[in-house]
Amino acid sequence: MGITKSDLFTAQQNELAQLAKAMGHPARIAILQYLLAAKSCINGTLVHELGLAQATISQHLRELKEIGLIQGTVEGVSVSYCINSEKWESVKTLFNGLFDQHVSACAEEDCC
Amino acid sequence: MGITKSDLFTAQQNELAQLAKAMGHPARIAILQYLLAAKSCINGTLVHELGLAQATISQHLRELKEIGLIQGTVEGVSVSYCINSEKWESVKTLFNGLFDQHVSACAEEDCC
DNA sequence: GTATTTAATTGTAATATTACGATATATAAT
DNA sequence: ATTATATATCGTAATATTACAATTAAATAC
Repeated sequence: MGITKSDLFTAQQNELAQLAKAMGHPARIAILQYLLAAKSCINGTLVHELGLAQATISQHLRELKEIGLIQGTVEGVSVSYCINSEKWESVKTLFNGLFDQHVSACAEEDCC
Repeated sequence: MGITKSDLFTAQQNELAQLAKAMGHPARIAILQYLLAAKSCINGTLVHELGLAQATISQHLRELKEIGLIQGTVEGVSVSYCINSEKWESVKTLFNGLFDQHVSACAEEDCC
């Protein structure tokens, strides 16, 4: 079907999944890393860096913007994108909440 | 096209993206949380917990297993799944490597 | 004004994902 | 051997994603 049954899950599970999904493409990881390093940049630069078509990158940027990970402001003819710091911190917290649920059990002998 | 141009990106970017993608579905988040809490469980239990069809859950479990986040061992008629601790730690490290690249810049006035 | 530049949008083809019924497999119980 | 139980796999329909060419929009330069 290709359609996710979001109503079966908690809001937190859906949010985590959506964020993970947004990060689930190497181009979007590359964009995030670029913005993390550069603090701000323009789409045109990314086109040359990534090797994807302009339309494709614009599409990826929109996805990251829609979920709130990045934000862009028009600056003359170009657009300046940057990480949304507040969101970034909350995402980090959310993911670490998941990661840290792991109490390295399996100390017992009956571990799989 | 629906096909990702992995060859344009670094191995690390592709790995991060693939892991994020694997976590990019609420059912798989729910499965991970369940395993993190229970330390081990069986597929049948998850079916009742999640409300998805057995075949669908088996499919999600396979995805998580293929990327290495979980592992399963046959135990009689059922299969006991659990988190792959080693992988889990490395994934945590990998994600935090990305998260921590954010030096909350934007202290300057010319921030977007 | 017209031209130029940058980025978003539209349309579309190829491929991937999600979900489930049906079936197959594999172990355990009788 | 037959039956019951638990999972995996197959086949398939509906939908989503990825990518790009073509076009549009919007700001600046001339």
